[in-house]
Amino acid sequence: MSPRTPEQFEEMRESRRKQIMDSALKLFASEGYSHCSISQLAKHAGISKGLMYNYFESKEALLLALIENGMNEVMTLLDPNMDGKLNPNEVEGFIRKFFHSMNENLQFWSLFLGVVLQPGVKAYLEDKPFGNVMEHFAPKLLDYFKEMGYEDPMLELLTISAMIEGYGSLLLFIESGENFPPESLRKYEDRMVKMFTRNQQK
Amino acid sequence: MSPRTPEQFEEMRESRRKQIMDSALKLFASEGYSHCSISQLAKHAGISKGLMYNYFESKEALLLALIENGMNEVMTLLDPNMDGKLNPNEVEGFIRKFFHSMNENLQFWSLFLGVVLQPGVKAYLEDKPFGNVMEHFAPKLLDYFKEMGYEDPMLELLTISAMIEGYGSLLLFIESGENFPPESLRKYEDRMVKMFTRNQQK
Amino acid sequence: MSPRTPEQFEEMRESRRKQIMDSALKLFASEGYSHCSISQLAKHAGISKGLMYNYFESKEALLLALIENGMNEVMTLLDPNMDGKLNPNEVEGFIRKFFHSMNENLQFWSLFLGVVLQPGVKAYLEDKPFGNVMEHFAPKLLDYFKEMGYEDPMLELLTISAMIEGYGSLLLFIESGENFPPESLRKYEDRMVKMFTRNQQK
Amino acid sequence: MSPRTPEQFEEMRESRRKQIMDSALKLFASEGYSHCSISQLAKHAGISKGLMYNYFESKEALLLALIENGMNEVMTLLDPNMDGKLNPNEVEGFIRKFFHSMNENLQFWSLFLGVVLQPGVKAYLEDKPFGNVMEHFAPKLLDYFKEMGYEDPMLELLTISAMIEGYGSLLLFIESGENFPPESLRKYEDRMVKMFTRNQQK
DNA sequence: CATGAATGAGAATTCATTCAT
DNA sequence: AATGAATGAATTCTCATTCAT
Repeated sequence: MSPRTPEQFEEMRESRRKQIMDSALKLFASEGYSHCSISQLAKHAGISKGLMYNYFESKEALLLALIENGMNEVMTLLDPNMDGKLNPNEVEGFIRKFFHSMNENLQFWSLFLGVVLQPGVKAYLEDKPFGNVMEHFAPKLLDYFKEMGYEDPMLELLTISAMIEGYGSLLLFIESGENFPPESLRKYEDRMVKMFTRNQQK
Repeated sequence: MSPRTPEQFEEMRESRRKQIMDSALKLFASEGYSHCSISQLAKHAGISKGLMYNYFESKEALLLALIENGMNEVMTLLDPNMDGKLNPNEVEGFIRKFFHSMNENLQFWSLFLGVVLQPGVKAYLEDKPFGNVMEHFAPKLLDYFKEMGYEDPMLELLTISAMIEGYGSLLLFIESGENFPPESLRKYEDRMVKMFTRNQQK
Repeated sequence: MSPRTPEQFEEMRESRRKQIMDSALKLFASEGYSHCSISQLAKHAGISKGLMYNYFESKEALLLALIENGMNEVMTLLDPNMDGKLNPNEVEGFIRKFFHSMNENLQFWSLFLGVVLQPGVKAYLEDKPFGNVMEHFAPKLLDYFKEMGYEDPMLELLTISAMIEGYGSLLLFIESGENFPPESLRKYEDRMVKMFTRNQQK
Repeated sequence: MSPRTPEQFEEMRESRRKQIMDSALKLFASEGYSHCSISQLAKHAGISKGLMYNYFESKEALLLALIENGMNEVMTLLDPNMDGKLNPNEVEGFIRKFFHSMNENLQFWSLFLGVVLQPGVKAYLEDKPFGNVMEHFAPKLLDYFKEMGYEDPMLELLTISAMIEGYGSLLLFIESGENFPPESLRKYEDRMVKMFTRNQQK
């Protein structure tokens, strides 16, 4: 066996790190962050306790890495189309992608919601570029609503935020549409698109 | 000195219990449930650690008592008008009272949202009559939307649920209107009232 | 109602004290001394915790009172015939009464055995006149065995002690003859009587 | 420095486990099981409290491990000769080994006698193959007594059980022959050997 | 006499983190 | 890089005992 190159090492580290994070996300989501011990997390990931500390300097650091990673994915998903001024098509894309992401990444959103209300975490996130997704997009959406002739752009921003947030919360409560049929969920999305992409000018 | 009567003991217990719960709700809301130790809670309530266990058999039991109590208050607030068939006035009252309650009892809703997804809590609530407030009112609201000629009552139910839930979440994120001006919050409420009390029949 | 006389009070105290002790003996025997809390004991006796302390200054005092009381009963049972020199009839009575007592008061003997090996208790009992039942009767039995021509009186004392002790231990292990049929238990008693009442002189 | 192999870890665990058990047996015997706290046990063993829980999940588990271990040693000592039918030499060996074991392992027998009547322990032992040593050997001894022409084999079994048990109890009470001279103890053993190895047939 | 609320010292237990190998 | 033994501080929880009424 030839000795591994530094690049190979880096690659291994990266994939191991990802493996730990995937495993932890699942466990956090199913057991709750504070009920998971490092031992459990290590066992679940199939590695030793000590190695965990080789990758994350503390349990909290692992949590924050998960949040940060998840948020980055969300931002990456939503952002590309949001440069410059928004048009109705982009807003529709924004809404639909957001819904798609929530449906696909329930575990992440569950962790996020369950943790983000804790006093400490909230403060920490405020320093991050993605502190609050909506906050990041707020200025552009406000401009967009003004341009489109909405009477009270701020009210529209509040409404769009609340309706997305509320949808996410419901998703978590109801565990994938047990109470609401899938077609209602789809119609809800359509309703939002209609509400926020119709030109209001006479 | 005559000994205390059973009624006196009962009274003492009741008021002490209430005192502990009030104190705990505040501490949970400000520090986060899992960061509060029983010691802290006891100190905050001005009693000994041991006495905590005289009233609540564990920290989780205290949490569940708080949730149960809060939910009961909400139900008491909302329910009286919801017997029999609903009319638009009652639905308006329902919405406005819900908003009022969320504004007044931010601490409770913060605690509720922050922990209600934890496996233990969720399981516990499922046995309770108020597991999900909306779920309790769902049948009546569905009937109401049908009567009023809404095209898809289920979609309306989903929307009203999500918009209330989302409002609550936002309230907590933004810490009393830091990001959204109070009048937007009021308008959001009015918008909801309009959306769900307008007769749809031609 | 005429006020109670001091004698009546004394009587009440005495009977209440006895009631507590009876109740405690049962609970100790079924749960084990150290697993019983004062609360449990009080509830089991149908009185309040506080009142327990009116009668016994501590949990340990209650235990010692039980032991002391039990031992006194045993001594009262055995002693009357043991004054002066012993004869075979008295030794037979001694053996038979001892067996009878063990059969009748299993709970007490269970408590006694379970507790008497604890270092502290042992020391305490040594000061009492009944520290060890056998020890109390030892001198008389030694004399008796010498008189009767037994070759090694000390060996006989050891044997009679061990055979009684062993019988008691077995009784507790086997929970009333589950393993050994009652007639074997009776024959064991008879064997002991024969062993220790036969004149050994040629 | 190369990392430890699984075998090395296993070895470490085994020796540490043994060390804890040895230390605990001594402390239990000298202080009494229920007076020993985990802290004391840890200090006595020269390790941290936390490590105790790495090896035994509770104080009771430690106790049961000690009992189980001790019983296994006894069985190992006694069993090898007890296969197939018994003859007088084997029964003599059985008795002498039992006595030897009791004399050598007073600490274990003290612990055993002191706790074996506790509800939890008793229940636990019932599932174990050695629940009661005598019970395990009972069938063979019964056969043996029948073969040897003893009139009532069951009575002999009861007697041999009680005399061994009683000897053990006395040993503990008298703390190594304070009351009984050593030669009496030896003679007691000889007496038992004679009683249970003499052919009864005419 | 009688009650049970209240205390607080101490016991059991957990677990994030360190570290020798 | 990888392991899991080891630590110890923090936390939960118990319970004998006191005390106001």
